[in-house]
Amino acid sequence: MEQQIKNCIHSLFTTEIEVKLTRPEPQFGDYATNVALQLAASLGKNPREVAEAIAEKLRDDEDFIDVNVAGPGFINIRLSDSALIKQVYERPETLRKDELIVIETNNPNPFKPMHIGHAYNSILGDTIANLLAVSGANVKRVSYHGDVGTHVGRSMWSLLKYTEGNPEKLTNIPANERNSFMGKMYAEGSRAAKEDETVKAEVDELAKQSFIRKDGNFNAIYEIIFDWSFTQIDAILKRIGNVPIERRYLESETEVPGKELIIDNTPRVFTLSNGAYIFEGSKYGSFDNIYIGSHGNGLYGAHDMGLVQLKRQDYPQLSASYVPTGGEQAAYFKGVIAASELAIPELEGKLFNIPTGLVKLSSGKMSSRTGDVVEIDWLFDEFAKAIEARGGEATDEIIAGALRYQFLKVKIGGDVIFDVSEAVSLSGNTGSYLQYAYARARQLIEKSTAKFMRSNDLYEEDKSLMRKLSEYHEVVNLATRELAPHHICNYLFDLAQEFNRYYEKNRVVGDDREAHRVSLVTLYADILKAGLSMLGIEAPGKI
RNA sequence: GCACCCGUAGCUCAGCUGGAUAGAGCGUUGGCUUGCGGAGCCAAAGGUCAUAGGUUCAAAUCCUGUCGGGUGUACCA
Repeated sequence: MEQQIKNCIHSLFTTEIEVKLTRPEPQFGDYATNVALQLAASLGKNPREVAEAIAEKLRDDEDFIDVNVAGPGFINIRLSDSALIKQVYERPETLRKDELIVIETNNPNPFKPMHIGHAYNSILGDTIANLLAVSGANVKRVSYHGDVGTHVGRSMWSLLKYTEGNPEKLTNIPANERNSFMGKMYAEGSRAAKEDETVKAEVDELAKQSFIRKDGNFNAIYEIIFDWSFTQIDAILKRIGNVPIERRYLESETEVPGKELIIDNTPRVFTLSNGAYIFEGSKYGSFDNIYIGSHGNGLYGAHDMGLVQLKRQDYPQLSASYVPTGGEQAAYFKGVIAASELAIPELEGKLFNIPTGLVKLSSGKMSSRTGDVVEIDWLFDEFAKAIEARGGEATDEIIAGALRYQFLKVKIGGDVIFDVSEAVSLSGNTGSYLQYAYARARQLIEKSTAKFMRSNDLYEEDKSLMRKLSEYHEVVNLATRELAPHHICNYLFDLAQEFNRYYEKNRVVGDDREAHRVSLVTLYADILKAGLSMLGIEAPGKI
């Protein structure tokens, strides 16, 4: 369509201009463009005259049933029925076809409890992976976890005290209490190390132990907790509806390749100072940072570079790599990416960090437990209670749907203010509203014996819904280009509202136009389901 | 100090590669069930888009200053 208008303008004024179509208020038309306003100045003419001339010529096009000029010089276009139907069947573009893309879809650390922030990042990564796949890419989901370092030292300090030389003691802790238990162990170690210098020294020593793992007692505990952590992580990821990963990277694997890469690129990329390897990130919008400490151990920068190296080895064809992380690491990642690109030139322009905001709870009362982290199991229970309070069945797909939607409907980057009572209310712009809207539609289809048929006719009462349906591919294009799932959410909500209006006014089963209307409802239901599935949200036919 | 991000309705947020009366949900107020799931629909009230300038035919959107908030700033990740 843009091209049609572009040609039209060219034949009138022999100028080239980028034509952008927007979706105006429905009262104005299906599409609108302001090209006339842009052209007027350079042509030295009145914008309305220019618009009128273009409109006049566009009226010859049989796809447009109505073309008019409004306001200062907008051209509003209404599509013919057949053109509108064609738009509804339009598929989203696949600009990333044949690209191999690696994306981290979760990265909670073992030896620490999994909390609401991890759930957010995991849901976001998983959904972005879906968007990449929709745009045609061959997506490889991976994960990365810190299995060594300070946090391990802190937890191990408490665990050694707790087990008193007998790792078997851990087996007494029931599975459903392990996450909180780990939280307690970690918190205790952190606090003790902060308050007491000697404890801090012990914790540091245990952190070192995590790299070498020579001690039998240490190892026995380490292995049990490691196993617990990943059992827990896998179970939660499954509950929130994430697609399983293909490869799990551990921080301990990255030390060797990371250090090697850095040393090989000194002094070309890194500078050596007092035994430490430094990257001058301040030249690249980051900050100067030490990658290998003077003690010779790789620091987090070295590990992230090692990870880049491992990914490249595992996926030699990779054309892009995405790592969603908390926004507080944005500047740091700028440095890692700059250093990686300098060290491995073939990766230039292929590494991306997606900085996300923090998850905060708006209400004071949130959980009965200690500390300030919100554990995911607790949140699941809260959702379940709310759903049951409304007489619904609290299955994981309903809970996960509500949770995912709550996170995905806001733009990436800002903090997510998570209001539990709002998320749990299940009305308004929520995942539950959409699942309910889908189930209603599905029930209509089930109730009717009419078969789906592609109709060439449209009736007046169909128009609003059809118009909304025709926007689907455009919204998906926007979302996949920007990797912004919230566009999908906003659209689906509008769509469901449009359907509910239709449903309210028009009888489907038993009407003279039953077959026609059932087909329209089917079109809608399919698109809603496809949209939800991009968000990783199930759409049951009945709830 | 320096760098980056943010400030839109009572609350939570869209809109920001400039364009038509600034949109939604929640909350508030008032309506709608004999027709397919009322977890729904309709309507009303509610905004000097932090603030002061600038650019433009046109600014929530671009530029600058100010105020307010957040994050980062070399051996923890």
